[in-house]
Amino acid sequence: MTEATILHADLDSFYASVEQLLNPELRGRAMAVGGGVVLACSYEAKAFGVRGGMSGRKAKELCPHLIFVHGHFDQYQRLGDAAIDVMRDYTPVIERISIDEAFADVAGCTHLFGSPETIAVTIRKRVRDELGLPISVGVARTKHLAKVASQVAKPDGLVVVRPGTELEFLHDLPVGLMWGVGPVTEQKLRDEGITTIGQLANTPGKSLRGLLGEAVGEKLADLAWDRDTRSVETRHSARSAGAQSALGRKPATESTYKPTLRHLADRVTSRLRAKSLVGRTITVRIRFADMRSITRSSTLDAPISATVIVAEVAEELVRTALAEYPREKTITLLAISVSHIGAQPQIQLELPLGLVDEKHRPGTRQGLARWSADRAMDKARTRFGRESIGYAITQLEGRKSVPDAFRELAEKNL
DNA sequence: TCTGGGGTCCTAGGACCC
DNA sequence: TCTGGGGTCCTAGGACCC
Repeated sequence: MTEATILHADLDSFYASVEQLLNPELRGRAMAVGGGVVLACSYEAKAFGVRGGMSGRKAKELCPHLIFVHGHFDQYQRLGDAAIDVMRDYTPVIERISIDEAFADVAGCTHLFGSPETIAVTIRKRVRDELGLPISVGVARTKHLAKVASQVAKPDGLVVVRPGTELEFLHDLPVGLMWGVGPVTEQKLRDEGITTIGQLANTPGKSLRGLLGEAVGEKLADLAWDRDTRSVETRHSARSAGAQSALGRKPATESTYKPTLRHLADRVTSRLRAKSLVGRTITVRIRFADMRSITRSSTLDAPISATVIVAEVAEELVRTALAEYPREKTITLLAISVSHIGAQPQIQLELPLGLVDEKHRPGTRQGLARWSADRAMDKARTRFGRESIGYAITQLEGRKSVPDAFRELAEKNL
């Protein structure tokens, strides 16, 4: 029997906990970070049904005395890093999945620090004592089970799933706790009378695949029987990079989308260049007033990272897509994503290669000028800050729906 | 006064090739 | 002449995660 050496650690209601740490008056109170939209909320607020992603108005309806605070985003980054660093004191085998969550495999270090359970207890105590934050930990033989265990442990708890007791632990739990079961899948399963993981496990694989599709059906059957073979991966390379902007309601015209797409292209490509990455596929997403959205994409012959090229391709995709929907007069969101990402070939550090058409071609004056302009701007921003310089057209008017600091938190994973 | 922003993976159909 | 099967890539949409 393999030992249970995988830990999943998850800071509880992270942003809200940090705010309560910084301001004692918020402790024990129903509070949320955000305003227009709830970015995070305290357990006291959750008791009223308030949830992350909910509109501020809806949250206030559910919980009239809810207190809204602006986020201390720099503190989230610092404290999230510090919590992960506590885990790193016990093992280098760490897979961070977000600002407040990570897997660790302690198989190689139990001779130094004691059993996985002992290590989990120590990590929880240290994060509480040194950082002042509650953190829940699950310990199990597989990643999926460790993750489920940490969810069961919340708030501020520890759950160890001992080898041999996995199915006993898993099968009474609701299917919604499984990784990969969201609202849609949960409803489909409920329609079949399946509400627990045990019921799911005892459903024939064939009917599961028929109901949920080949891959999802297969995956859930495996997870329900605790057949999770994934290991803790310390390295991660991005497959795509994107940026989006909610617009409120704006007319579906070029004067709306052109400046927005410039701005988004600038955000995405400067992040790519900062990591010496290039991408081949450019995808745009347009959301209409009724929340339906469409995507259009274009795959280039060669990978790129120049702002103007991404912007021009995106504009053409949006122009063409909107022409297909002449009755849509209003758009509410625009997004750009660059995928097919890879490392920038070394030679591109000297010359821009593989641009889309004649005028962008390496060695031509325009291609070179555009690439040089991007490089110069990236350098200036590194020295003087992001806001110091930009293509004039990318500087958008109007209030921001979400602080830039919040976007930057979400960006870390490239 | 409808619902933020950043990602991953899967599906299904069509084009194209062998 | 008609037919078959497999593989890869691209596109558009959708579910899910933090």
